Amino acid sequence: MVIKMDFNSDEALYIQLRNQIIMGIAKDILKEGESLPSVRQMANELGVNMHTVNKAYALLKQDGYVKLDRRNGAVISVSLENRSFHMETIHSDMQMIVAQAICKDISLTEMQDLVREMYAAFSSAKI
Amino acid sequence: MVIKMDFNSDEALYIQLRNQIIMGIAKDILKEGESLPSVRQMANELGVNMHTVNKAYALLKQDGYVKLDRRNGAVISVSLENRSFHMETIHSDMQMIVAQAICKDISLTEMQDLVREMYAAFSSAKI
DNA sequence: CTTTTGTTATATCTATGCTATAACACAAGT
DNA sequence: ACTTGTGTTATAGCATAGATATAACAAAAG
Repeated sequence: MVIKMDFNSDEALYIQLRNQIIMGIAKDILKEGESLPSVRQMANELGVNMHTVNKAYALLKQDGYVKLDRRNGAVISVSLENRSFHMETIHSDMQMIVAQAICKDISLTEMQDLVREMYAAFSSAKI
Repeated sequence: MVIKMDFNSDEALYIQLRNQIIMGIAKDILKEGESLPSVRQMANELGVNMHTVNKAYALLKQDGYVKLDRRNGAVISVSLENRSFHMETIHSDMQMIVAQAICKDISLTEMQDLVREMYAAFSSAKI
């Protein structure tokens, strides 16, 4: 999977990496059971320090996107536990987006269309 | 309008303040033309430094939620210009939420229902 | 003339992000 | 046995951002 860092972004590098991996899973480019490059290898590929990658991997593990073991490194393994916890996170994130949308006169229909298009976009990326 | 800071949050204080004001506008608790407390007064009420409030106000001005003038302080004034710019921001924010939702097996219908409920929640807050 | 407004400028402290180097325990391959 | 490659942890240094504290300015209102 192709991952590119934006060193001029205000977003932290480990957050960028985490987000791109999550999007890779959503697009099914990163499939269940697949291994990610080791922290050192990924760091080398991205031109980033090992600890930055390690921080991203640890975050992905914590949020239930990968499992880490010494044999195979970081393996894609999405956990469907703590669903209510993730719903809460999504809830509060979505709340700010909707608040901005309402202020800027973006209709409910527009937002639902946007969500539908995004689901379609992620699905169409699947082979 | 009641605003409370969470000093234990990992979210910056000026971001918290900005977000709560945007939600206040979305709920129509803060109405068009209404004045916000001055930076010094708001800072005093929240137990926060003046510059922290100033930063939030400047951000709200930049994003077209308030207008600032010397007579009346910060006045709620939502600009509907730069709509495409705001759509882009919402687009990229939404993309990460949807990616997480897909990974965690949350359906399109569930997400659209969530958006609908939020629109309803903000509207019901209006008097 | 005083007060209050937003605004700007410094300075200081703390926390975070990123890097660098090093070491550890464990598993796999040779 | 030995080496290599995992994740993991620890420590240190550097740069930036967040928050605070003082201070001052120009403009508007009373």
